[in-house]
Amino acid sequence: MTVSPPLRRHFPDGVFSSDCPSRVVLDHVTSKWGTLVILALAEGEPLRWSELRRRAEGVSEKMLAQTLRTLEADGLVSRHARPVVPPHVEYALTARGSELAERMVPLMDWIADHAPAIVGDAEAAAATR
Amino acid sequence: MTVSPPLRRHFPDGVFSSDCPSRVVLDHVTSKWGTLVILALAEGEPLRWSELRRRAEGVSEKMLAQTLRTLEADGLVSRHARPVVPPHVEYALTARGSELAERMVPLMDWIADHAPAIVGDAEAAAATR
DNA sequence: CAGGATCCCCAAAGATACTG
DNA sequence: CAGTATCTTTGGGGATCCTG
Repeated sequence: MTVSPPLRRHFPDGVFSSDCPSRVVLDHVTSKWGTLVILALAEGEPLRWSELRRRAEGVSEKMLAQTLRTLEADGLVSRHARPVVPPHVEYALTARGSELAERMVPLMDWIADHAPAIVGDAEAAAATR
Repeated sequence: MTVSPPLRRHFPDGVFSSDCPSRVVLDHVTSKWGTLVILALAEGEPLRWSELRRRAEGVSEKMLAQTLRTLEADGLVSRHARPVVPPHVEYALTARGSELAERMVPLMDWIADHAPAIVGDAEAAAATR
């Protein structure tokens, strides 16, 4: 297998520095539930709270709320509440969030494709130990 | 708001399912230090333990060791120890790891570009509250 | 229905010291 | 230099109850 051209993308050292803003954003975006929420919304359709809860299987109400608030504060997700009863709230990606999602989808795609092989290897390694 | 080309990538539901292998890999790869290690190695050059420690600013010895072991078990990072004294150990991406890194670099690039604006927004939102 | 407020806890992270 | 071993700490996250 040919390893495509040497990556050689040099990040400004800042990315690795502990007080760089990237660290904060990176943490939000790569948080366990943040990733799943963004990916769920990446399909295009706005989703309601309860739909998101089902989609990100295993998320608690607290963590979903927390995740959504963080992503909203970061301007990645928009919240649209319609003043009806019972309440109807929809979440969607903002333009900025969509840009991010575009770069996240190929990653997730690759992971979904290779995950079985990867965990297989990990288990084999564990058995040898 | 026009959402750039309809993303519309539908993941097999499995990705969102709590017992899908993807979840495990996703957690390893998006872990705080896992991301930084992969990105550091994505520049192409193999790196030594101490170089990685400096690169991923703030990482403890314990977490670096743990992260490297996990990534190695996943077949994403290779470890090459030369039997000299003092010890000389180099870490590099495997072919599989490089494929992954290729998909991670654009994401990190985007984050590095937009992080300042994003945390700016978040702070503004916090102030308004 | 869509959350907010609380209490609680344990796995995971950090710090420190030691060693092949 | 490149780790392991051990101890301590913390905050992420779960469970539960409540309300607009």
